[in-house]
Amino acid sequence: MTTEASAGGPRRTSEVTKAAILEAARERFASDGYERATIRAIARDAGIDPSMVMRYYGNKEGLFAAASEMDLGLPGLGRLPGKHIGAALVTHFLDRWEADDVLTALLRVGVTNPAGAERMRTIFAEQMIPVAAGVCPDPADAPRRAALVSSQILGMAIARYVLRFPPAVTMSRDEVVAWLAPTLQRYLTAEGA
Amino acid sequence: MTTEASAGGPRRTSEVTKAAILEAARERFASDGYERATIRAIARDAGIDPSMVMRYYGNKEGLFAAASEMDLGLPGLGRLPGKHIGAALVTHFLDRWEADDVLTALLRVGVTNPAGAERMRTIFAEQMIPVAAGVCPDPADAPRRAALVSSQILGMAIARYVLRFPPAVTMSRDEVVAWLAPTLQRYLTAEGA
DNA sequence: CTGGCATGTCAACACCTGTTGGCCTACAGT
DNA sequence: ACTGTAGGCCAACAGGTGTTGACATGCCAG
Repeated sequence: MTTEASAGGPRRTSEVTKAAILEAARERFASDGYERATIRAIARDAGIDPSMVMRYYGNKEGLFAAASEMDLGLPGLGRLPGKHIGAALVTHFLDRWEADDVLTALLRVGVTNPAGAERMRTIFAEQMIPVAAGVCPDPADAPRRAALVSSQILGMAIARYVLRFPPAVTMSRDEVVAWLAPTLQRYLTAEGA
Repeated sequence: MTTEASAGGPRRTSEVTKAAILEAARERFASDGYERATIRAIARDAGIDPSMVMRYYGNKEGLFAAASEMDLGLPGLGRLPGKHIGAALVTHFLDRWEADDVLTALLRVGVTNPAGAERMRTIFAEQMIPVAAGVCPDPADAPRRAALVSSQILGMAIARYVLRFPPAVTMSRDEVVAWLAPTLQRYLTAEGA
């Protein structure tokens, strides 16, 4: 896609190739999961030899680690209107989920691969709990509230983007936001326990 | 486990073997997913030769189809107290999820395998939508409401039993019920749209 | 002009997979 | 006693996997 005009020759810089590999890897991991996303297929998509993947990322696990690096971009929401934090969260995640394949790849791999699950736990601990801690009444509850929020978000993602339950796919963005926002709002800000 | 006293000999009936295979298959599919649950490993767990699996179930897909047959046992809930349907649903699913490995296997496989996803869609359509239709105000909304309910239940299952987010694992059954019941109640019975 | 390094390909290894067909053996019916 | 059949094992096939090392080739520095 981004073939630089300066070097019209057949040689490309390693950064370009590495980026192409990462993009192909994300697509394959997202659509096939860890086991069925073969290095050969990823290399073919990236237009290079499989051994290049090994050279740049060591092994398949290293490739996945690089391809699944993810910044949810949530901290900005911490200081938003506390009352509409639920709707903002749902909207943000729908955007993130449809922007690229990283979250879908993460979910598909996390469910069957131990390393993928560990990666998801890390993202949860480092990026979801702080958001909850910033808005919930008692910071000691933050982990539990973050888990509840994550469960609803992951569940909708599975139903809509992975298992493709027809009603979940058909629903409009606004409908999803309207239904889920109050749930997240309650999980984050409800008082008792 | 159930070695019959009548035939103390080395020979067992095919039904016993088939059941042993199914049990081993459910465990392997639940813990490893479709691709990494090898027929060789399943046969080893069942104490027989891999070729027996083929003889009884044709191929790996047939084995999964047999191992993932699932009756959620929900119809009984249809005529229960309409007000506490949310709590009853959460409790019921927590029971079902912890009773055996079938639901976990179904979820793990459904996320990476097309046939598994199709099986989940069928179960959703045949067993979840009718329940929603029986309790929600306008039966035309049943599919959407069932999808919302399923999203929250699947999400909690993933967080608690698959990805094992620590706070989701630590939460007691009663806590999970207390938090999720109002959500499901609203998804099923809320009036607007 | 000539090294050296970076980018890339090719061929192969060792292993594991689903799946198949042939062979053995103990039991039940006659 | 004999035989058919059901339950079971063994060895192998064909294909795909991650991974490795040797070899080629274009580019830039000296």
